[in-house]
Amino acid sequence: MTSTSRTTPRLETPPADGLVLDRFLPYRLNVLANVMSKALARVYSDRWRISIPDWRVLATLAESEAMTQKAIGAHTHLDKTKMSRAVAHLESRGFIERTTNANDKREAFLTLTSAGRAVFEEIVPLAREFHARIEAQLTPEQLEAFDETITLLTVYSATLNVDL
Amino acid sequence: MTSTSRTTPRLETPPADGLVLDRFLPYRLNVLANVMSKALARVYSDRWRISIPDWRVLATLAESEAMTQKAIGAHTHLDKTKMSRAVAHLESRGFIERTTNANDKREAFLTLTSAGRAVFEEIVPLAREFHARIEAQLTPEQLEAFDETITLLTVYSATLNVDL
DNA sequence: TAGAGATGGTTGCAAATGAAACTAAAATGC
DNA sequence: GCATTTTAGTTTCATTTGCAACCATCTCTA
Repeated sequence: MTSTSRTTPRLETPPADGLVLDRFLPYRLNVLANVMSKALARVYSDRWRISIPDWRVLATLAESEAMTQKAIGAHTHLDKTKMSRAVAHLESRGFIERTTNANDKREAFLTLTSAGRAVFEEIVPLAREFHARIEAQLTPEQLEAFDETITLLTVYSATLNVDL
Repeated sequence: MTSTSRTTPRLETPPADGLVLDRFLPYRLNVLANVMSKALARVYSDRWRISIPDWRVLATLAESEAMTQKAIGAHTHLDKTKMSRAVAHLESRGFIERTTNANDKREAFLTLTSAGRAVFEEIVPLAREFHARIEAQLTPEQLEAFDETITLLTVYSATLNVDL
C-alpha cells in the first residue's frame, strides 16, 4: 500500500487562506461520526441484523416504559419514516410490541418483549465495552470538555437553519 | 428492572447503570454531524446542486494540483464508488477535467476547470462564514481542545475495526 | 514473455433513505 | 352535529448508497 506512485499525486501546499477541507469542522465531524458508527455497527449490526435506527429504538425502549413512535422519534432524532420502518422491523422480529392507545387510536405504545430485552441485554455489554475503549482515550477533563462542546454545538447547529 | 414506573410513559429514571442513549458518544456525534451537515448543505446543495461528495472533491481539487480519484478518495474519506459518481457528475457539469495518465492509463488526473473554480470561489465565502459562526460559539481553547479530541478519536476509531 | 495477480475505476443491483402523498383517527370551529 | 384542519403513522416513488462483480491496464514472477 505504501508504494510511492510514479507521478506526484501531491497534497502539499495547503493555501494558508484557503478553505482546507481537513480543518473544516463539519467535514471532520462527519468523518469521525462515520468511522465510529461503522466500528460500532460491527458490534450489533452483523451479529443481530440490527440497523442503527433499530438500535436506537431498542435502546430507548429499554430505558423507558411504553412510548409512542413520535416520542421515540423525537428522543432519538429519527424522522417518522425511519421510525416507522424500524418499528415494523423490530416488531416483525418479535422484539417489540404495540398496544394501541385506547384513548387515541392513531398511536400505539411500544414496549420491548422479553426477546427484545434479551437482545438488548446481550448488546449492552458490548456497547459499553466499546464506549469504554473510546473514553479511555481521553482524560476525564478532555471527555468532559468534549461532551460539553458537542452539546453546545448541537444546540447551536439546530438554530443554523437560517440562510446565510 | 427499573422498579419505578409501570404506568408512566415518561422518560425519567435513566437507570444509573443503563446505557443511556444520550450519553452515548457515537450517537451524540452522529446527531451533531448530521445536524451540522444538514445546515451546511443548505449553503451549497440547494443553490448549486452540489452533493457532499461533490463538494469534497471540489474543495480538494481547489487546493491541490491534479490528483487521481484514488488520491482524492483517500484524502476525503470517500470510497471509490462515491468518488466515481461524484467525478462523473462534476465532469458532466464541466467543473472538472480528466487527463489520462500516459504512464498508467487506468488512472486520470483531475483538475478544476475555470468554471469549477468559479463555483468553488463562490461557495468558499459562504462556507467560511458558516464555519466562523460555529467557531464563534467556542473559546479558542475550547476549539483547540475540540479539534484535538476529534483528531485523536478519529485516529483511534479507525483502529477499532477489531471485534470485541 | 506469458500467465497470474493486483489496481484504478465503472456499473448493476438490491437495500437504505427522504420527501411528499396518503390513511385513519382526533381536535377544532361554527 | 357536521365540516375543516391536525396529527400519528404508513406507503409510494425517486434518489442515494454500498457491495460485489466487472473491465482495462499494469506489475510481478516463473
